[in-house]
Amino acid sequence: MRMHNPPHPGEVLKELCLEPLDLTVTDAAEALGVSRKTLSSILNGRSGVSPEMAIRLGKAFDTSAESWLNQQMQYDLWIAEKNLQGLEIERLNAA
Amino acid sequence: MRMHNPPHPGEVLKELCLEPLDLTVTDAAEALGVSRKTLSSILNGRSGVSPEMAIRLGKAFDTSAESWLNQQMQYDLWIAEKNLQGLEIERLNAA
DNA sequence: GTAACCTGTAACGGATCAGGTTACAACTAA
DNA sequence: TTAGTTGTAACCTGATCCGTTACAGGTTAC
Repeated sequence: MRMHNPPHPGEVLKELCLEPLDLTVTDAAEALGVSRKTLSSILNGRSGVSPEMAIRLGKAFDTSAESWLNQQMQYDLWIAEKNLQGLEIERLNAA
Repeated sequence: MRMHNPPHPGEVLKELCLEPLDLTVTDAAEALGVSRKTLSSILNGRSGVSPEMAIRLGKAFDTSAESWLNQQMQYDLWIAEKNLQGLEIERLNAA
C-alpha cells in the first residue's frame, strides 16, 4: 500500500554504484566474484538480490547488506501484493 | 555481525500468534489458505516465510507483512554470512 | 575495415526452495 | 476405541539462483 512501484534493486545498483565509478559490468562482476551473467541479470531486473549477493554488494560498496535486501523485500512485496490482489483472509487475532 | 542467531520466524509465529490464541496448526493453515504441511514446515523452521506468506500472516494477525519478511531477512542474512565466512571482496567505492 | 571490448541474452545443467496432495505413524483426549 | 492433531516422508510442479558456453550487436581505436 505504502510504496508505489518500488524500484528494482538492480536499477539502484546501476545508477548509484556502477555508473558513478564508471565500472563495467564485466569488471564489477569479477570483483564481486560472480559471473557476468549473474550481475547483468540483476542489473536488468531479471533476478533478485539474494542474501549472498547482498553481502557481496555490501562488502564491495561499503554499504549494509540489509539495505540491499530491504530494497529487494520491498520489491518482492509489491509483486506479491499484486499477485494476491483481492485475497480475503479472516482476522485471527483475538481482541 | 549485529544479530547473534536471530530466531526463525516460525518460532515467533508459533509463540506469539498460534499459542496465545490456542490455534491448532490445522485451523491456522486453513484460515491462511495454505496447506497444513506448508504452515507446519514454517513453524518447524524447515521453510522460510515467502513474500506471499508474509502477506497472509499480516492479514490474519493484523501485523505488517514487512515485519515478517524482516525477520526472515535477518535469518537468511545470518545463514548467508556463515556460508560466506572468510569471503574477501575488494572495496570498489572510490573515496 | 578490422580488432578489441563490453553487453545482453539464449541455451544448456545443477542446486535449492515454496507449495501442493496423499499417506502414514505417533500422540492425546473423549 | 475412536477422533483429532501433528510431523513428516514421498512425489510432483514451478520458480529462482548460479554457472558455463556461445552468439549477435554495439562501441572504440587502429
